[in-house]
Amino acid sequence: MAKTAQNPVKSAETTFEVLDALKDLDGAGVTELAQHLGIPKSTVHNYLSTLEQEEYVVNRDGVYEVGLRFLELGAYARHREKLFEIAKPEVDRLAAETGELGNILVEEHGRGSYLYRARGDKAVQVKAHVGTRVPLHTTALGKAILAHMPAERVDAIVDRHGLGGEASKSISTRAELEQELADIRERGVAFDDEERLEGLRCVAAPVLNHDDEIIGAISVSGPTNRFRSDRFREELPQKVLEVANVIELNVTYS
Amino acid sequence: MAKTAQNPVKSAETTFEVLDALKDLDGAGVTELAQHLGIPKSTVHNYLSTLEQEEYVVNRDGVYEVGLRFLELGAYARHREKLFEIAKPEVDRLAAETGELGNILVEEHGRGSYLYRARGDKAVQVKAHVGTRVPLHTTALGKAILAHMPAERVDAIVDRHGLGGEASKSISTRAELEQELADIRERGVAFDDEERLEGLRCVAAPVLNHDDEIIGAISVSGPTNRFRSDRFREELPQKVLEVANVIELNVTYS
DNA sequence: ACCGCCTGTCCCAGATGTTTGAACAACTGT
DNA sequence: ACAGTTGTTCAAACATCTGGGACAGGCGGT
Repeated sequence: MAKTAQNPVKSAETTFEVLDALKDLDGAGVTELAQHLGIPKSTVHNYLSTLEQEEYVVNRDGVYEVGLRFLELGAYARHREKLFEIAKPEVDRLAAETGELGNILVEEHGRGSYLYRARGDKAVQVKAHVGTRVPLHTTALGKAILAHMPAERVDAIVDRHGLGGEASKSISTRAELEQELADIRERGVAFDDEERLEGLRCVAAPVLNHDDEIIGAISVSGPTNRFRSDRFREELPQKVLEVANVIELNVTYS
Repeated sequence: MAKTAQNPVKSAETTFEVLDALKDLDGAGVTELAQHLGIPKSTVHNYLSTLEQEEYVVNRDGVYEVGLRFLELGAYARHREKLFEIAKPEVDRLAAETGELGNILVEEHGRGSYLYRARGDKAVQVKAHVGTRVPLHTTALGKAILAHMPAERVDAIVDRHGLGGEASKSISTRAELEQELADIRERGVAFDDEERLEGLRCVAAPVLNHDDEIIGAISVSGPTNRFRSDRFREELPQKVLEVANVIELNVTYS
């Protein structure tokens, strides 16, 4: 999985370095990009003009920016995920009924990718938007996924990405992770108690296909002051599990 | 605008050819892709392994597929569009109140890119999803945009992309286009009467910034049987215009 | 208006990376 | 067990990318 290409096409790598820099800088000129990347500006110019020609980058009065053609590719990639199509309406319902923020996450390359986010009427404003990628062990969604993966895949992912925590409460040893995953399997749901973001709690449930393979997870998240006692420990878990079950049924018959 | 790069990085072009093919084939193996592209499979393999290493492509049991990292780039590109952030809640409202399909479109590289699509409770099922790119002159949204562009930009776009119609009713001569755009400027809204899709009508309004520059357009679309007489000619246009005005106000103060 | 200074763009020769067929290994289905 | 797939590797030949430098155009300052 974590294989490195034997015969990598360096220009392809550079292409994506340019795009990533364009994203990090939130749009930039040739010179600025060249300095940021540490490569000559004539080279950067070659890449940018090629990308513009292919319509993957747009030049708005002197500033190059990531183009909407990536939205085409990205929307396609999302559309291809069975889970998205099926879970979206159910997560919309989850968000509407709880008033909170509903989420869908899937694993790819050992990381979590947010497929969708539904805002209820009281939903917290979270900076991370759709497409954001996060370490699996730092969110309830990710832990719900890890809990239902074959042990060897969990090992491979931990080996590759480590257990570096974004916040203090995060899991940081293998033993802690094992214990947590066992708890999640028993309970059926995973919790996130301000592990990734201050003041934010989250309740997640895995979504399995008919062969009991994990295909993703859904969750509701909200502020600690509304996520406490019975609502956090009983009411919301039950709700999330119910929605996950509906999704699993729909996944099976499709 | 339609410039071709003087010093194109051919490998970058090839990279996107591979990705496009992956999308067209909806996932494929090395050999299949190589045949589709007419290049040796060892070359294709180099690109795919590089793309996989960079996590832009994923290999699911032998089949390479477009990865969710493009969702990250795509969501970022959309997020960067001022219009999306501001217009989304209003278009949601438009869709909810009419029960139909609400849309946001912006121009890029002389084509229209759907930024967002909101489904009301009776909304028609349309195959085109977010990110889809369409010729501007074939939709009400695109015509609303063209109608408020400087004439030279309209000329440049027509020169570049032509007036090839997807359906029989489409505009096919320059004079027809000019007339249509003048009508739209006078009326304030643009109509689409089954021009692009059979049985589908659409009412669109432009969104201008405080300098009267066009930044995009919004619309509602639905089946011909619900889009007729007064509703099509009076009620919906008024509604769409009202929403567009609200968006324009919000664009100004941001 | 003039002048620096800063951009983005262009060009070409040299160096580097990319391409390619062929060979191999790993599967699949018969 | 076998034939016919597939994906993967390798190294040599060559096409391509790189990168310094030169150029034009724009902007702000004096």
